[in-house]
Amino acid sequence: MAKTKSSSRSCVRDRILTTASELFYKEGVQNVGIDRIIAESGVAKMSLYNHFKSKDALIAAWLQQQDESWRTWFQETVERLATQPEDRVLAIFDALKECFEQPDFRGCAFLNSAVELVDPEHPGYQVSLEHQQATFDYILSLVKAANLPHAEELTEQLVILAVGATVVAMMKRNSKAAMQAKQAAERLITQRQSPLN
Amino acid sequence: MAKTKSSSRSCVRDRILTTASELFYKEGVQNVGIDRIIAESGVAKMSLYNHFKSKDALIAAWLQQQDESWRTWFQETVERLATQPEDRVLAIFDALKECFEQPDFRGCAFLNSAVELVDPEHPGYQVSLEHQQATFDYILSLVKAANLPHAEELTEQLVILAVGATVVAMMKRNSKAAMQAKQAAERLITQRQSPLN
DNA sequence: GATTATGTAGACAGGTCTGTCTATTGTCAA
DNA sequence: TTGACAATAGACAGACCTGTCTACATAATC
Repeated sequence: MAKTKSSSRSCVRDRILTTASELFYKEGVQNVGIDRIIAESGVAKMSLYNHFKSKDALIAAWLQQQDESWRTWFQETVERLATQPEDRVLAIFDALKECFEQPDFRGCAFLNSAVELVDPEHPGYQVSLEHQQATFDYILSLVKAANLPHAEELTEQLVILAVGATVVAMMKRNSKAAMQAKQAAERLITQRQSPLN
Repeated sequence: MAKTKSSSRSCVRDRILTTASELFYKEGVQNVGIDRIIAESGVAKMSLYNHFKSKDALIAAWLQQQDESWRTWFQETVERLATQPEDRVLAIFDALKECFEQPDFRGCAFLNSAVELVDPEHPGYQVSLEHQQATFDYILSLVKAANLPHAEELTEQLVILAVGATVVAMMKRNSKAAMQAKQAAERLITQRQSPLN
């Protein structure tokens, strides 16, 4: 059956991606060489270059995969932490807190990679931009579901809070920023609902 | 006179730092080699290694210098943009906007370098942490001068907004985030002053 | 059994990087 | 003049990097 063939193919590919994912996130895309990925995934160099055109393509593929898995995790976590639409907007910061508390947390893979890659034309940078847009869209959908006024404007501010909290948490290596940002978001939201505005 | 000697010494050192500053900020510390700095500053390699123990030491020295010059610029700009203590807190976002609008803006040198260096023990990472602390202290002093309640708490939130705006502005290569963060900060401040809290 | 596809092992080219070394020049001061 | 010092120019070592190449092994398919 064709399944054996395709599963052995994807097995090697997955081993490469899994190893690359750990190393790239932990040490940064520029600080991890192809040889390290080869060695730690137990794969031949030609296998890697058969599955990925170049290291840049591998980086882009990793970020693409990361984008999918992170979005799934984030949405599931938000929906697990809060059931009511009006609570889910704030729950994004509780989800972030869970993320920040992971022992191997080292910031946002997309922001870090964009900083390292420098060039906005790099395919990996492009994936990072798409990820940021997708995150914006998801938060906007939460804001709209909660019937909050000035949805776009509020969402921009929530994204700034989320990004800022992520970077501060990474720099200081603690998760306090999540709740500080949540409190700020809470004030923004309750104020918007008050009759004064 | 000793002045000639010391000025010729510092001339070479300054040429190295000036060139390193441009290249490190524009292209990232990992993407700029010693040879590039040598060539573009018109200095011998041994002169560089006479003034700086290693590339890592040069990176740390650059960030140290950058810390001083940025703090001076930031404080002067805030104080130029607003004279009243109660206005200066929000003026930090107007200052950020000016910064974001520089044609060669590429984010925060300290955050970018910390991401690239990865290791929190790296002397350059340490300078970045000190810079973040110094920025916190300055904003806290503005908040206290404006007599705003819960000064520390508010300052943490303002820092998160400032960091988030900086990163978003860098990623999208536009300065809109500055005013979006300012608006959020404004709401946080006016809400705190209202009798409801 | 022959063919095709996939993976392995590792040598290799060609380039980059940091940091060291030597030989030489220029300049100031005693 | 002589000696001390700073800077220059550039070769060099040793390590690392990406990407290509060849030779071989394995396993499924026709």
